[in-house]
Amino acid sequence: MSTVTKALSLLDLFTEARPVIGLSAFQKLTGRDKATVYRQLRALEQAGFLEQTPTTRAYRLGHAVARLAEMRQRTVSEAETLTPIVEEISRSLGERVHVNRLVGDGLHQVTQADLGRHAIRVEFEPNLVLPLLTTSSGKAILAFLPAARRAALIKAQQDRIDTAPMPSGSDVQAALAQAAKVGYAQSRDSFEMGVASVAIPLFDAQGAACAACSVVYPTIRHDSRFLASAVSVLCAQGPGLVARLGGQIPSRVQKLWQRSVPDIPTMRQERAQP
Amino acid sequence: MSTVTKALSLLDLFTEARPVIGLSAFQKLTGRDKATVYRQLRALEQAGFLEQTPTTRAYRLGHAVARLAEMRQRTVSEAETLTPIVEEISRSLGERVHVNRLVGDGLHQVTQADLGRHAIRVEFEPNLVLPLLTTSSGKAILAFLPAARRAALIKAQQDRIDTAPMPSGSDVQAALAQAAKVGYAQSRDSFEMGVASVAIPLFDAQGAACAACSVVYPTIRHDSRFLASAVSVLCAQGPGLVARLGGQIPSRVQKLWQRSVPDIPTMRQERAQP
DNA sequence: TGGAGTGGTTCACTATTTGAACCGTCGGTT
DNA sequence: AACCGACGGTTCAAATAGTGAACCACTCCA
Repeated sequence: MSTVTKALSLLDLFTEARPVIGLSAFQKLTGRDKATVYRQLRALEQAGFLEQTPTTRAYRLGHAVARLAEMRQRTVSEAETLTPIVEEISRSLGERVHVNRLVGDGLHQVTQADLGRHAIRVEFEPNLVLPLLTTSSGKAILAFLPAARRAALIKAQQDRIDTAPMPSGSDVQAALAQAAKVGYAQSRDSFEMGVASVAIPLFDAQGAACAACSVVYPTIRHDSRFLASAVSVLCAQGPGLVARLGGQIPSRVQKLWQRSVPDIPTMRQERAQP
Repeated sequence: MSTVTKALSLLDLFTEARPVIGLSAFQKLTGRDKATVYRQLRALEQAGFLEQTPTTRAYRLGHAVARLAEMRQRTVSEAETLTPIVEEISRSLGERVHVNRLVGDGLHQVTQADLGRHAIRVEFEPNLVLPLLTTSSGKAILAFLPAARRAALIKAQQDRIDTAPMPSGSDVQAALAQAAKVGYAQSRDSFEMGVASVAIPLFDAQGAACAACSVVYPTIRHDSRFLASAVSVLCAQGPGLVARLGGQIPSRVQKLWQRSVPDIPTMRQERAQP
């Protein structure tokens, strides 16, 4: 572990619950020597990654992170940031994975990947604006939206004219209640016959559901074991996706996702060997 | 210079014009050895501060900066981030300094400092919403706003009922044209008799004027030398203020500010000696 | 075919980092 | 006042981690 890595890992100690950290707290959290930590803190402070509160002398995140984040946001698209994780999910499940964003009252595709090896796969027109009530992505988002917004969107959906038949109001309510309870939503033969999907909601900086990540697959390959593994992979990768969107996960959802992760083998992306 | 500092300084090489940097470009820019730079890049990449573009193998800012910036934004208020610089300006000029934000059609105080030693000083009610046309802050912002927005705000101002008399339309136009030309705005005896001020505009992430930083002082202390030094200090600190707001400076303004800085003695805040 | 440009790797040498022990200060307790 | 513990910060010999010249493998282009 390089000293640079060690120094940078200090920044990861900041959490919502612990936004300012003093020298001795850093020492306890890391288990490293006080002098070591101190010099690293000074280096981070000098670079603007940390700043000391004038009163308590404790440290908090500095202005450099804001500056760099601003720069990144202007140069790296949302799709680019999410694609690696989407591909990772697709690779480990062998099925198509989408990220869709709620825009107006429809779902727009942000990115997608299909790294599976199956001969039969779901094909998707990427520019299609998807409906909310017949897709797992739509239901995942709706389930975690404030009641007023959800009601307005459902109403808007039911006024739409679509090829697929709209589910009844009571079915929708039941499906959303279930999704809110378990932390993910499903669909099967509803958007299109033969197509099933599972989705988790993704959240913005205010903790509001703004997008979803879904696994889409032919119904023929559906069984409860696959569903379980898809859910566990999605829940494991959810925090990474939300982090890359610059969002925060509501604590309620965080608990649901943690519960849904039994023991995923750590599928870290390895550097290609020479 | 610690290795941590050296590694972090790599991040400062990213600019608007150079959002992705390859290994050899890093080497040229820093003058350091390639192997050294490479290992530092890897450390930064591992920590999520950088990511490699899959195609070109060049590096760009990673997702960690977005995550940390998000956290900082939730934990550190705007006033806290700006106050150190505002105090620095106040210290070096010996007069009152304000940062005000444009909210609706009025100016709200974000932070302020008066570290001068003068017996006669300007006193301000901090919660007062200031008008736009009689203050240097207001004029600085208006001068750098899109024409349509500016016109709407000026109209709204002239309908207001204030204690101070409103300047005539042609006077306003002339003052704003002048401010747009030189990069700062002035006022004297207009908001209140005996009070003068100079202000520069501050910009948001989209490069739009959203706030201003002003030096406010009694007219008795006004002379062209003080004005010149106030302008040069403001222009020197402007980039820091904008950076801390997470904003970007329009290149036009950047040029004006650079021109207005002859040679400010570097007033870095020193660490207290034991 | 060769040269100049990439990104990436190796290994002896050396400079930076490390940590035990130290100091001064603060706030509360006896 | 004197004591105590906890805090931030500092020192210096010992050891570990960082450094850079030289190297490899690859791609592009003439």
